[in-house]
Amino acid sequence: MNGREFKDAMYDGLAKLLKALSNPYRLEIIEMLSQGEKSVEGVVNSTNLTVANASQHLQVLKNNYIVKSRKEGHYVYYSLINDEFLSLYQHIIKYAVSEIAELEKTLNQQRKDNKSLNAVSLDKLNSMIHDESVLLLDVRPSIEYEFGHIMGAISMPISELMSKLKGFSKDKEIIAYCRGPFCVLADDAVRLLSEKGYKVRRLDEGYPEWKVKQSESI
Amino acid sequence: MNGREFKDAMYDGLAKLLKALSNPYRLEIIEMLSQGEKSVEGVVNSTNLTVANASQHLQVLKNNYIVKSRKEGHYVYYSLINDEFLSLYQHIIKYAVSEIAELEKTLNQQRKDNKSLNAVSLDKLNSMIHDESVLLLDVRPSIEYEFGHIMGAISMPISELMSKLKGFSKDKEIIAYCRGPFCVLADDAVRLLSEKGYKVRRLDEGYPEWKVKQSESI
DNA sequence: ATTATATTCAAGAAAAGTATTGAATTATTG
DNA sequence: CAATAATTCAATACTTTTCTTGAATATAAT
Repeated sequence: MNGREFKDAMYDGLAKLLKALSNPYRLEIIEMLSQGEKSVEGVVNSTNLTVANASQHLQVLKNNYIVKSRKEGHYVYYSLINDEFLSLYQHIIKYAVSEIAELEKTLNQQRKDNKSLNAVSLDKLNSMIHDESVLLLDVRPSIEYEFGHIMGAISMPISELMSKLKGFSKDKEIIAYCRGPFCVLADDAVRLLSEKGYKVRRLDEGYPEWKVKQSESI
Repeated sequence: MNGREFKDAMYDGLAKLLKALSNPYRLEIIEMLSQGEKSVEGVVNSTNLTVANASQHLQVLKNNYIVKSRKEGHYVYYSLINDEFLSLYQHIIKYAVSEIAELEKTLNQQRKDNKSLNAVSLDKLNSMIHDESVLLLDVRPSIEYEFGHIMGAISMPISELMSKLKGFSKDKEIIAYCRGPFCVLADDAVRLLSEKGYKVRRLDEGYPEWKVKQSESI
């Protein structure tokens, strides 16, 4: 293999990886799987995809070493291949949100619409978490909370939010988080709670970002 | 805009960025531009692309905020948009080379073929650079050296290598570098020099990686 | 002004990616 | 062992990306 062939092989391989990432549905699947493993059915339930189509997308991700799978009974459970990939994915998101003007604008509009513009960063959360008067709510489905959650967080799926929160004082500062910067569950929580008069903000990031940060600080 | 629309808008935008990156020629162009600005002609000269085709690829990169351009006389000079992108690009390369088995294998084979398997890492270089007996060679074209180079490096374009090196002692340890992990100029240098009996290794990375590392350590 | 040069534009053909449909496969359950 | 359920496979139509070709544009030099 000469120099030109070597370069071509490397760039072709690299482009293949990026092609696997360059589809909106596959990106959404990646975000889903960053919350923990999911069956094909599980992926279908939280997207607009048909079963066959979701399966195809998952195979593209698998063939490009982005996800792995294990079989149990009828089900095939997919999960992200490793934390190195998760870290890369988050780098991409972070770059896109801060450098692509259009995305930055869309994100800001969403936050404004939900009165969640005053989002708290992970770094800031760390310095607040020791404060007893801060209540950290994980508003994802409880299955995702069980796979892993930010230390000290209480599981409070958005569906149970209004009924479960009756007991809490309005003096407490509430911080809600979910899957990441694109996840709207925390926005919904902020909107619902602020309408009821609670002091509430969302976390800018989500559980996966916290997890990567934890593992990097060890 | 409801939650579903917001998510779709964000993932569509993200996929658009990744689509712009998911072409081998555009990746090669990005590597070229990470050495400093280049005209369309300059890009064409170091790839297999036609002028019109290179221009099209450059426009895709520009429309996706990956490169920027300035006009001077007949020429339009393109360069990477900022160091945040360069850092992201390098993260992608690093991930691909260490986690995609096929790419890792191809890279190793290339290094083996050129007797450059014992590559030196940037970290290691830093601790060696104070050693007077180490000679650091920048084997890129001199125009790229002039745009920027690793501190302490000597410009030694591969074309002038054999004639210029006559004066150097074979006791000195030589380290050659070029554009990055996929760049074959350093491999060529290692092969040529080791055949002549010099003690020579290549740097695993290249100038852009050094540059990003410098700016991060400030 | 005319000519030359670098780049971009526009249109069409070829190649690759995507969604849909229904059948096939694999493992579990009765 | 037949029936059921989750997933995958295969074929097709549709869309998008890519390369090629030749013309158009813009700037500099004569």
